[in-house]
Amino acid sequence: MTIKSEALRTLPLFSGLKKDENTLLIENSRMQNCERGTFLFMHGDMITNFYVVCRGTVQIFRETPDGHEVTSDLLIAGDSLNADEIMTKQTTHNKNARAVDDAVLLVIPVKWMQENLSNFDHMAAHLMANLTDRLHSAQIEAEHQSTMSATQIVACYLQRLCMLYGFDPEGFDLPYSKTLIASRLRIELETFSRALKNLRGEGIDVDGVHVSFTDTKKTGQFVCDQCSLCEDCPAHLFLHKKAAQG
Amino acid sequence: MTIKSEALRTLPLFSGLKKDENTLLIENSRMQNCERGTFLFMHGDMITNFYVVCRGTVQIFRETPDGHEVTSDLLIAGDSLNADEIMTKQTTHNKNARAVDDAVLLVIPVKWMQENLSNFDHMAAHLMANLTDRLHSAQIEAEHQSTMSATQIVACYLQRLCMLYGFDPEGFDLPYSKTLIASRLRIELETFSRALKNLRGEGIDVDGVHVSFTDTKKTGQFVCDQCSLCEDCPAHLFLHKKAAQG
DNA sequence: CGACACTTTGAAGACGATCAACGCCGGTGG
DNA sequence: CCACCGGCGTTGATCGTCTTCAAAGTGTCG
Repeated sequence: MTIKSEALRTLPLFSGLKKDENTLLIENSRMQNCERGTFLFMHGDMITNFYVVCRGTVQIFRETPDGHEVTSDLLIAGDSLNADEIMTKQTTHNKNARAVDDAVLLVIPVKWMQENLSNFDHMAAHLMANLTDRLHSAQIEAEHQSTMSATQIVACYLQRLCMLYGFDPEGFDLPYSKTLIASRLRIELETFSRALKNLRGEGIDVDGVHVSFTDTKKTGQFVCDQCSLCEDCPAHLFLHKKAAQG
Repeated sequence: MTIKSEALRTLPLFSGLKKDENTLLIENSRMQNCERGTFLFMHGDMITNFYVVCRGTVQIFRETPDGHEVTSDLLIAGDSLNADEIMTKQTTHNKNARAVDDAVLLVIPVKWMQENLSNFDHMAAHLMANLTDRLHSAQIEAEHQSTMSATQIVACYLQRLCMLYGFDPEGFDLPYSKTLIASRLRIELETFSRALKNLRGEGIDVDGVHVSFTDTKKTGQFVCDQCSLCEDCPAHLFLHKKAAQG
């Protein structure tokens, strides 16, 4: 029970709840361990729960008719799996969710969320902010996809990864397989592999799973060339700040 | 004033408001005519208002460093311009909004929206549903972009256009220029032009601005080939239903 | 050591972008 | 009335990039 209340306390989504609201939430939620490879839900399953990742990583993906997996997101601690399914008219999941590694999740019945949304002013606001952020990211990513080269996209992603996970820019290891990352970036594994090679000339060194940023200024120029959203993309902002510092 | 209350009455976003809420909304909003080509806001402007299209069409776009316009959306009556900016931490618009044709808009101060969101249970719910839908569409589009050919994307778009605007599938005219549509679909005008040619063999006939669907079954097969989200994409659903009817 | 998953590399091919030329149309001005 | 122009769309040729297919390399774990 302490791990659960700890989770509820630290999750931004549930910050600012009153004491009795918090108690109610504890009563109506549960923690779930989910070992590597198991599905949380599959495409077509009924939408019954709202999930928040507390530990580990969850892959959200679809499967094309020919069996190819298309990853739409990789979620880590603090991310919600299906905030977009709380207010939808649909009754079934339209994607698959699977634990990439051993994961721990907070599970709340969707029905309960829906019924109590209006009581919990703060939570509704948080949810809306969450949806807004996701929409924003999706739009930026769509624009990236159509205006940047695969190599630029990879560079941008590595930067974001470093920020989001709080890794050391001097050197860190990729948190999951290259196959998974390539799928997430909607490029082929081969293209991803070649992109990493190209990046060596642009200030990013990748050897095996080890990444290190060697020339932030150069990388910044490379990534933001032809890009209209430097101010909006967190990775670009980061690069600019670094570059300004010298 | 009657045109405004009419707008407020018919907009799904504001349906279900109590009478006094409605009065309050009328007092705090205004209608704005916006003639073809004028900007509603530009990238970098302060976010002051929330806009809903009542008549006409509005283009949302960015400009790349080299001056190329990238259209992120084309909005018509009933669509909100910037629902995603109500809950954001940002204070400035990150895109441009311009009237494609003479348009009429409902304008509400963002501040007022924010302050009254919690009072208007229904409206918050509508806004969330709106954001959810947009996110959903964005995800589908991203997946389309990476799994379908330009020709398939165009076919899918024409179908959606026909549904959204309530056009006659037997024959209708494109509501805006091919240049604009190509920009919206993130493909080059030349590619769009060639795609239309290819579609003749797939059951869609386009001559000048005139579009007619000649073989829905064939088109359905063509569009949905390799696609994992037939159940989720309204255009695909439409095609399947038509095809099933014979 | 061998099996297997994951990754790299090479070569070929497909697709869309780009560049350039032209046709079409409506508007403007002589 | 005609000549000119600019915006828009089509068509052709070429080029670059990403995908695809195939093969070989690397690492891990039994």
